[in-house]
Amino acid sequence: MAADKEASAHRSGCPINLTLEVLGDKWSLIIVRDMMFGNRRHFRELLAQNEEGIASNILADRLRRLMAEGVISKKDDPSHKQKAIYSLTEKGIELLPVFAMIGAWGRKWLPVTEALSIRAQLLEEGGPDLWEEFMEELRQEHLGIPAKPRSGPGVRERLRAAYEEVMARGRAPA
Amino acid sequence: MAADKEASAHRSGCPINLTLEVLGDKWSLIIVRDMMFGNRRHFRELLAQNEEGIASNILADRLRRLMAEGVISKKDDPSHKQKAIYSLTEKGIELLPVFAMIGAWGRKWLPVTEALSIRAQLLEEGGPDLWEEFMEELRQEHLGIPAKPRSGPGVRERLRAAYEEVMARGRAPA
DNA sequence: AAAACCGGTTGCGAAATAAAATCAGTTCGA
DNA sequence: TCGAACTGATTTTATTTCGCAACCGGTTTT
Repeated sequence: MAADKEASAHRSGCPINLTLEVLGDKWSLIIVRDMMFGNRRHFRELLAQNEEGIASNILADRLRRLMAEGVISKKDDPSHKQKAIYSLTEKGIELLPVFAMIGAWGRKWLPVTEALSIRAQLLEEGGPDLWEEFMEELRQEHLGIPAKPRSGPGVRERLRAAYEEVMARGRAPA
Repeated sequence: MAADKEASAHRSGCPINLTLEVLGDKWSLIIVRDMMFGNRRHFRELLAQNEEGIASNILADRLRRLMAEGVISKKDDPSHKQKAIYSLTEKGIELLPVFAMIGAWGRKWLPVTEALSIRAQLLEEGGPDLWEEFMEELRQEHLGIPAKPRSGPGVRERLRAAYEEVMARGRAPA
């Protein structure tokens, strides 16, 4: 229960190592990915809509750990008494560039499917400017930062639209 | 060649997920890090000089997996019959930007030690130009690409020198 | 009132992980 | 020549984690 209280039981003070101690498993980043790109904010959304089929006990465990590490936070949903809303913290939002790089590497070297990698491609092509725009959007959604007036659709919406388009092309190839 | 033959037992075709299936554990990236930044090329070097204290069976297992995934390769040491030399492949070398981003995140958000994070800082400050220079250096060392004539010390040497300097400062603070 | 939904918990067998001891071939010094 | 030390590992054993399925008390919807 108490989790890690103090316990600087770190293997080393290397940034790579410490990051692996926090995120170095097969599920933690999957959950953050779903929150960030899929806008899943509730336990059941993360559970049922997850592409990889995460188990509920693993999900509960990782949400607990990510909270303890300060990557996400949790609050009650005012509209629904036993519903919890999970949010990314600034620490979690700033994982976006890491996702962009991992996505780019995976897209280049692993057998990705086109539909699921179109977002990684756009993120890669958009570069740091697009990342910053998306992070600002995430800050509004997850941290409640007031929105500066923007014109068109948000980054997530653009990524989603691109995904839909690929799916449509896939169903009716030219 | 053999590599992924059959067995598309992948959880999904998402680039993030596929990357996690390859590298999503607490040790794989540690080993690649040591090969890349510490220039460890032999089993014993990776085992004995590892900062985090990896166990020999885990090291052997991860080296096997990373080879199967094509991230590293192995060849005999001509000077020593039962000595093996491990090398990064191009696929492994191109993990450098991922390390740079992970290192930057870890340095910002986790309790890193100064000495062990100075390299991450330089890599972050150097930006993509420095990354490309380092990757070119790695291609020479690991892939046998002929060196284009360079002037000063290499990137790894500069990173190492910065580390030594921090250590020296630590011992004799101003 | 009944059914569906909510965020989880529990139990269990299988698999992965990790520490320590061990191994066979190689090299090297005495 | 012999044996100790070194090489890249494997084996053994114990512990932890994973993944599945069933379940839970409370809440909301029908």
